[in-house]
Amino acid sequence: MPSDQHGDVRRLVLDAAIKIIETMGADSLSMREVARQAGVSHQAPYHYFKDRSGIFAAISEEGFALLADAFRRVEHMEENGSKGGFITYLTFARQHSGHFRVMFRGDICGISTHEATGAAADDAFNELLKMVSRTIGTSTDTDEAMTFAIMLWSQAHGLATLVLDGPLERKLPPDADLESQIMNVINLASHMVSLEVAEMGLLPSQN
Amino acid sequence: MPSDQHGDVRRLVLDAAIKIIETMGADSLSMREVARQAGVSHQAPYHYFKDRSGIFAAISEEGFALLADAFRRVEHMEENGSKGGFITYLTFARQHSGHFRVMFRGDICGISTHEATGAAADDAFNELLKMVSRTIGTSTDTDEAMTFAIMLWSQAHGLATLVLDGPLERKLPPDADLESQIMNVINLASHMVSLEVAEMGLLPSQN
DNA sequence: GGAAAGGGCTAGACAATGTCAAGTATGAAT
DNA sequence: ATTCATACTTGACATTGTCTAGCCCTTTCC
Repeated sequence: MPSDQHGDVRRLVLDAAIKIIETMGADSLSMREVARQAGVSHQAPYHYFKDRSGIFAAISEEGFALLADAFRRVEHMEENGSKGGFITYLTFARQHSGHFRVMFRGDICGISTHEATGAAADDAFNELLKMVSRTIGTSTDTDEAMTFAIMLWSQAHGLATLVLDGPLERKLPPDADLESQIMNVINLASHMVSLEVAEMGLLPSQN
Repeated sequence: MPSDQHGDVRRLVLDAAIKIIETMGADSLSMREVARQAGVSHQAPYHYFKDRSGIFAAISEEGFALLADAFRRVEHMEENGSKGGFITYLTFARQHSGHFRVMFRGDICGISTHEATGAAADDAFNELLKMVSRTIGTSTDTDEAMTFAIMLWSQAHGLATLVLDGPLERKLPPDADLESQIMNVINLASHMVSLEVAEMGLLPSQN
């Protein structure tokens, strides 16, 4: 009955799902509630998504595509070295927390079961590799690039997870400013990268 | 009818829940399935846990206690510097993946809503702070210790998350050995810590 | 000894959920 | 005009979380 314009039900369903995940967590996402928020019958989503995990997989795929885009834009940021990468990752996680929370949950979205999602994840990782290679001054297919990429991904991902899921605020002294503490951590991490790169005798590209 | 020995239903329920989370993910944990696996009626768990999230909170609390214990044991490990900490964190995440997956999910367990869980998390973080202070050679209440602690926690947590939730295996070249790649990352990360500590002119305790 | 009380559990009921199966409308193609 | 697929809606069913009520022990008090 309230079919809005026409045909964009898939988008309506996805947006409703993302909003629910952002505000109430992935567990609270119910097929029927999503349909209700999208203003369609409780079965309409099944026309676009195989089942509940199909929605998660689609959100995850979209998230990896957004992340890859963000990585691509780092090249033209003003921040040098790894700092720009850290800030980009953290910004992505906070601005798209709905996507982010789903992307690394193999139990619900199935990066390995859902083909398109896996491909999007691979694409994002390739962009990360390129970015890291620029930062440390190697080509993308070296062992150094791979190890650095995983290390930096871990670092950024861990920070984003801790910030998003909130155990950080609790630990800080009450007068501490969360944002400046985050920047302290990012500055420390990217400084360490510079030191390591220098010691390895690598030559980061200056852009 | 199958009341096992007697009285330890709480433990049975927790263990069943942990096993379900490990094998099928936190979403698949249903109150009734847990009760079934524990061999009790579908209402028995409610005697020990307020509701579904009460089970998650209890698992999370136990997880933080286990993690704090692990941190305490690092002092007597053979690995020096931060490497022992990384290995400990990763080992914990893999050996107690059921706990680990729940501990950092504010949406389902409520580190902020469940008092005991929050206290356990605080305790674990304090142990981390002590460990980090030993590694970088400061007292626990300095800004350096706090920033290093968050940075190292992020690094270890990110790596554990990526390893556990599997997007890592997919990225590696097929002939690469996951375990040795993980050790590469840990070695790189702890080497960077050594460099940074040296440059800061800090004096790590030698134990 | 017997009654009372409470802990530790079971049983029943209800609304809500995921999903299968079947129906209906709407547009294009023949 | 009839067929036929697309894009839904409606109905049904087993399963879930959780409320309420009950049952069986043990302990305690008189």
